[in-house]
Amino acid sequence: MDPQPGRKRLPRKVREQQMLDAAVQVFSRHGFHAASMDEVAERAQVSKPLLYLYLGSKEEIFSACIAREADRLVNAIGSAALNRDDDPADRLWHGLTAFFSYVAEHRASWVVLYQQARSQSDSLAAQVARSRSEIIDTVTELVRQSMESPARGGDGSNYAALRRESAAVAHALVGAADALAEWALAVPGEQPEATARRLMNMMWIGLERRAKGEGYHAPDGPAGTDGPAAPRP
Amino acid sequence: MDPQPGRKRLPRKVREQQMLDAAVQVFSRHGFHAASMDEVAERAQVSKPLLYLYLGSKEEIFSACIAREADRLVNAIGSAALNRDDDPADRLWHGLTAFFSYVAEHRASWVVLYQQARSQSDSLAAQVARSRSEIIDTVTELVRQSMESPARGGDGSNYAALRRESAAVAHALVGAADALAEWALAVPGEQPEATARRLMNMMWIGLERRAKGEGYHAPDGPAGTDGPAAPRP
Amino acid sequence: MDPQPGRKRLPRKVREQQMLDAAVQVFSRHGFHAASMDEVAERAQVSKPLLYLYLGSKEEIFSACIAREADRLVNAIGSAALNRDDDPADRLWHGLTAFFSYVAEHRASWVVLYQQARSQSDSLAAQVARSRSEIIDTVTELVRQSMESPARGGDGSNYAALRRESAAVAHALVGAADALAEWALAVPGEQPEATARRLMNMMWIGLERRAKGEGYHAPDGPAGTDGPAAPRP
Amino acid sequence: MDPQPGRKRLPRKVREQQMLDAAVQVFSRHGFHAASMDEVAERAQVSKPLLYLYLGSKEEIFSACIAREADRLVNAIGSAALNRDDDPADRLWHGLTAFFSYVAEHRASWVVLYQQARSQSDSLAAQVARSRSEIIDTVTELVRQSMESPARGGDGSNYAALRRESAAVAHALVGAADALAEWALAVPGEQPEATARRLMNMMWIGLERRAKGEGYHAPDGPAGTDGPAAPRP
DNA sequence: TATGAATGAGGATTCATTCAT
DNA sequence: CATGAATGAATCCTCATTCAT
Repeated sequence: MDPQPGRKRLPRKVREQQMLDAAVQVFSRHGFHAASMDEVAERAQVSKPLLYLYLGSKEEIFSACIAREADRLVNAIGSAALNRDDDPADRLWHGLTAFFSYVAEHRASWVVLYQQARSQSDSLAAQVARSRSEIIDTVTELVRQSMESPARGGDGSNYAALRRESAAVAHALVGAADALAEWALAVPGEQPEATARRLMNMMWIGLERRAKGEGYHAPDGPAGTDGPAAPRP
Repeated sequence: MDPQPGRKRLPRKVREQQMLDAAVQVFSRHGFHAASMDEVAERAQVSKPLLYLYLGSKEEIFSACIAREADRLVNAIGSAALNRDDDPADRLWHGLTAFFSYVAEHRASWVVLYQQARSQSDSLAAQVARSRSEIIDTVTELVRQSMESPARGGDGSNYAALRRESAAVAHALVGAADALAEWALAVPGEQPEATARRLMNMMWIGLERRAKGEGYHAPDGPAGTDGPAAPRP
Repeated sequence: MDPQPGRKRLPRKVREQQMLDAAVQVFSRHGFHAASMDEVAERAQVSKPLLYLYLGSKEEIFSACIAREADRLVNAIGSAALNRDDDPADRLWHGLTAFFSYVAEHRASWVVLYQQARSQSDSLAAQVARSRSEIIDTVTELVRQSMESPARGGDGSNYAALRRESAAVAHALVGAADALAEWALAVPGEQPEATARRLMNMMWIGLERRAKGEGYHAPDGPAGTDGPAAPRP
Repeated sequence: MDPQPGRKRLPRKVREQQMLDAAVQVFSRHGFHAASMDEVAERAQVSKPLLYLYLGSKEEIFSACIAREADRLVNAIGSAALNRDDDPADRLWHGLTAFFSYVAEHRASWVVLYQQARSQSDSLAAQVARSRSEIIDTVTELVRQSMESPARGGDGSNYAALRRESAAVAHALVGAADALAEWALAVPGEQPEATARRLMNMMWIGLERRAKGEGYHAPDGPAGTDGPAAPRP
């Protein structure tokens, strides 16, 4: 019934996913430039012409990988963080847990996004930066809500500074999460929830206290220059 | 006074530095694979054979770049953080300030170290990882000292957990610093000291509080699983 | 009938032989180092990438040439010399005839084996040396049989010397054949059989006489030092 | 008294010989193409510009090597073979002895002449061929004298055949000598005189008998076709 | 649909060779 | 006299990409 003893005829969509799966593996291992289309085709069990026919050029394939993986990551985090109750802290905690779980389960996907895509040509880096922005924007909003505590409310005079500060915090938080994700991959027995809790303990408390006006007091001058830190006792 | 526009004869050491300068620029812009030796040679105002004669293969040149830049970065941070007074907080603050200053002034150097070197072949990534380890180890030690506060002193039963926690914090801190450095480069008027203070405010306070036993309480269960966080009130 | 002058699609095996043919020509003309892959590709009417795809590196291609040509030469000689009657003289004569015929018809093949391959890097020289050994071993055996004539039979005391002598004779014989082959190529009208007969006349008779104990008597001392030559009359 | 601590100032002639010595070593080891001028300069303890100043291009240097070494070889053989008594056999014996001694003592020189020079570009091969001709011509003459024995004298009808036969014999003899020289280098304890005697025993006797009209009788037909061999008994 | 066959373009590397001191 | 500094030109090789079937 199968006249050709060769490979099965699969519907296009299935083949495309096979190819992208293979491409993510290869790109995560070697990076964009060092990856070879031969290896992608071989791992996808497909001939090279088919690869080009379905997905276009190497850069387009890489781009498609980025798009699919970034989507998956954003969805995983978003569905955990957005559709929950209102407490910013808990939303962040759910988001982080989702993130660390995702990285643990989809290592290659995250490597492509975090390590490979950011060091490539501008157009590719921009694409991954856009996905990253979605996440950072969400976090920024969470942080801002948390920093608008009553203790600071009267400080309307400095709204721009607040925006800047929350953006900085969000970037730092995401950067810390990335680094922790990488660290966690190398630590045996480290559970995603535990990693998330580490980060919460580390940063969220700081944010809460800082929302109350406390802050680090630099030795050479008052810390208040860039924000309303209380003077050293 | 310079009758011939032809290249001047320069001593070897000078030319080598020119070449490395050019290589850092090119590698930072394109990454290892996409960088072409032609561009490096052109930017160094030198012929390709001289490049190979003095510095060896492309990989060796990249490696030499990493070594030189990592040295500079480690020195910049180390001399600021290590030879100071004893307060861990202040040492960290000085280190961070030095780091953000360095990144602001040596953008390409940092890009090579942070973005390019980590996504290359194992041998190169390992080299940059070693330099990075030096920094992380120092930070880990600072963090550990800070977490060994009297309030926690009796907890000798959990020394391994303390080590792991301080490592996690150090990784997170360095990751946050990297992300903040990148963010700061895009924010006009952001001074290195201000960025450093942001990070100190964000994390150090959290550490101090955590040292006293406080912690984030996850909604699904007690946070104490991975550390002695106080139960929610 | 061939509307497009573009290259035809040929099966891999055919192309590989085309390539080897071209490579033998080019290597025989210029030697390994001076030969350029561009010329090989052009002569094979093939692009360079195909060359590398099918046959590997320059050294591998050279090696494949050696292997193929050595095989052909050894077969040509072997099938003539080995499967015949028992008389060593006649077997040698058939082998020589086959050899000179082969050289006359496959000039390039022999040049590669005899002139080019022996002056290259060790690994390549070793390869051709192995093929050459096969031939020399066969000849050595023929010579040894011929030298073990009854007239010498009692001389069992000097078996090692006999082995050495027959090896020397075989080397000399093959060297003489090589030189004669080159000479014959430049002499118009010289037939392979004639060349073979010249060599037989020259050496075989000498061997037969020597087997009977005769030998050249050096003016400065007895020739018997390295063999049982009869004293001068 | 030697103001410069650097190398001594040597007269030009001495330096040139140093350079040629080095070049012969390097060329003999790697062949013309694979040899690098850097290695020659280094081994000669001279800077590259001096090399070019004194001896010209790489090809000129190789040519100078060939010329000098061929001269030495021809002289060594010629002075042994030519200025002696009249017996052709003894003159040949002295020539062979000189040749094998030369090869044993000047290995590199002979390798350049025999293996390297013959496989290079036409102009170089031609140069070495000229030197070789000198030797072969001498040998041809010796052989011809020996073949003109009285037993054959009446055969004036075939003078051209005699010339051709003696040339063939000379080529074979020199080829055999080359091959034996190489073989002898690999045999421990083989003395030049012994090697020469082997070759004399092998070939000269054959020549003498052949001069008397004897010859090998090919199985497929009379051997006399190319020369006056006696019919088989 | 699917692929074996084929290639244009470009990259790293090395060499013989020559200035300028 | 002697050399460190410097390069034009070529070579091997690989890769993304496309025909022709």
